[in-house]
Amino acid sequence: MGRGKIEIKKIENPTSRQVTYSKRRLGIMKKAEELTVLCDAQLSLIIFSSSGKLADFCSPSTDVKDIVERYQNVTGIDIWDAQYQRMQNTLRNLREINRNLQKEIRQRKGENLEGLGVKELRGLEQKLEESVKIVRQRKYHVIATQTDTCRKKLKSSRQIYRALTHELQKLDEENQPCSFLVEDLSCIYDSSISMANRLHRSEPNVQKVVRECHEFGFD
Amino acid sequence: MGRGKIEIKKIENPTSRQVTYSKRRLGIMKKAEELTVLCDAQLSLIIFSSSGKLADFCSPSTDVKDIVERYQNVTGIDIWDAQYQRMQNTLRNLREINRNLQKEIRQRKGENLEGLGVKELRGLEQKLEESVKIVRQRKYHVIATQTDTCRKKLKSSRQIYRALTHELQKLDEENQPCSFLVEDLSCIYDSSISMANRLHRSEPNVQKVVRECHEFGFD
DNA sequence: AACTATTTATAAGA
DNA sequence: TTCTTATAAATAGTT
Repeated sequence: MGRGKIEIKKIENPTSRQVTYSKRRLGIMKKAEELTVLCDAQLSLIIFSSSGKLADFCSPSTDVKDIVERYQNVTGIDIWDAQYQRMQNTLRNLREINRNLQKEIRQRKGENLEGLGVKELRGLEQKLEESVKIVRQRKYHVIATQTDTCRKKLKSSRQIYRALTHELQKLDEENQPCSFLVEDLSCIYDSSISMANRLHRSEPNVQKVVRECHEFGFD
Repeated sequence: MGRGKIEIKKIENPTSRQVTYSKRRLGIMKKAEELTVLCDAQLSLIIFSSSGKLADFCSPSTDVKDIVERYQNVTGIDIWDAQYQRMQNTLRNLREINRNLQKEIRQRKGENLEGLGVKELRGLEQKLEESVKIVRQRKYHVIATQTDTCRKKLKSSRQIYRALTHELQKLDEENQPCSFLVEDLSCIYDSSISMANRLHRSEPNVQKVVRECHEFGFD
C-alpha cells in the first residue's frame, strides 16, 4: 500500500525508518482502537521505538495492569521473576510448617493417631502427661497468688476495720452517735468479703481463705 | 476498506462481530510484526476477545516481561502492585495462622502459660487430660492388636512344631536320626519366641502372651 | 507534513 | 471458517 511494494525487512535508512515508524505506529494504534470498539475486545499495545520512545494503547475500562495480569493467568507465564519466586517459596514453606503444626496439634488432641505405633503412642502419652502436670502446677501457682493477694486485702481491710472501730468507740465515749460513719464502714468490708467469696470458692486454698474470713467474723 | 464503509462502533450482530474480530486480529498482528521488523521496534500486543480468548504478539528477542518492565520504568506505573499486595496478604494471613497454631501447641506443651487465668488453666488441663485418655486408649488398642497377632503367630508356630515333632518321631521310629531336621526346627520357633519377648514385655497383654509362651514351653 | 499512486486490509457475500 | 471481490484504508515514495 504505497507507491511501491516493499519487502518486510529492517529499513536501513534511519530517516526512512523513523518516518515509516511514525506512520505505521499511528496506523496500528488506530487499528487497535478500532478493534476494541468494533469487537468489544480488551487489548494492550506497548511499543518502544528503536530510539526507546514509548507509545501505548489500552482498551478503555481496563489498564495495562489488568491486561497483563490476565495474560499471566492465561499463559501461566510468571512475568514476575526473582521476587515472585521468593515469595512463592516463602508461601510454600509457611504452608508446610502450617501442615506440620496442625498435625502436631491434632496428635496432641488425640486425633489422627492411626499411623502411630505403640512406642510413639507411649511417647505422646508421656509428653501429654508432662504437659498436664505443668499446666496443673501453673494453675495451683496462679490460685496461690490470687488467694495470697486476697488474704492481704482481707488483712488490710481488717486493720482498717479495727482502727475505725477504735475511732468510733472513742467518739462514742465522747458524746455523739455518728451513725453515718457506721454505714460507710459496712460498705468497705462488705466489698472485701464478697470479693473473697466470689474468688474460686471450690479451690482448697481459697477455701482456706474463706475459713479465715469466718474466723475473723467477716461473713 | 471493504465493500462498504463502516462506522467505528460496536458491531451488534455477534456473528459479524466475531468474523470481524478474526480478520482484524490477524490484520493487527501482521501490522505489529511488520512494525517490529521494518522499524526495529520492540512491541507487545495482548488481545482478549469479548469471549475471553487470548491472542498475543511480542517482538522477537524480547518477551512480554521485558516490555512490561520497560513500560513500568517509563510510566512509573507499578503493574505488579496488585498481585504483590495480594500475595503479601496471603503471606500475612499464613503467618498469623502459624502464630496461633504455635501458641496453641506451646500452651498444650505447658509453655507460655503466663497470661492465663485459673479458669483458662483449668480448661486447658481438662483438654489435655482428655487427650491423654484418648492417646492411652489408642495405645492399648494397638497393643491389643499386636499381641493378638503375636498370639496367632505363636499358635501357628506351635502347630508347625507339633506336626514336625510328630513327623520326626515317625521317622525316628522307622530308622534314621535326621539331626539336621531338628536344627531347622529350632530356628523356626526360636524366632517366634524372641519376637514375642521383644514386643513390649512390660505391657499387661504382652505379659500374658509371654506367660503363654512359658506355658507352652517356648522359652 | 502533504500528496498520491499503489498496495493492503477488509466488509459483504457466498 | 475460508474464499472471493469490490472497495476503503493505509502507506511508500515523492514533493
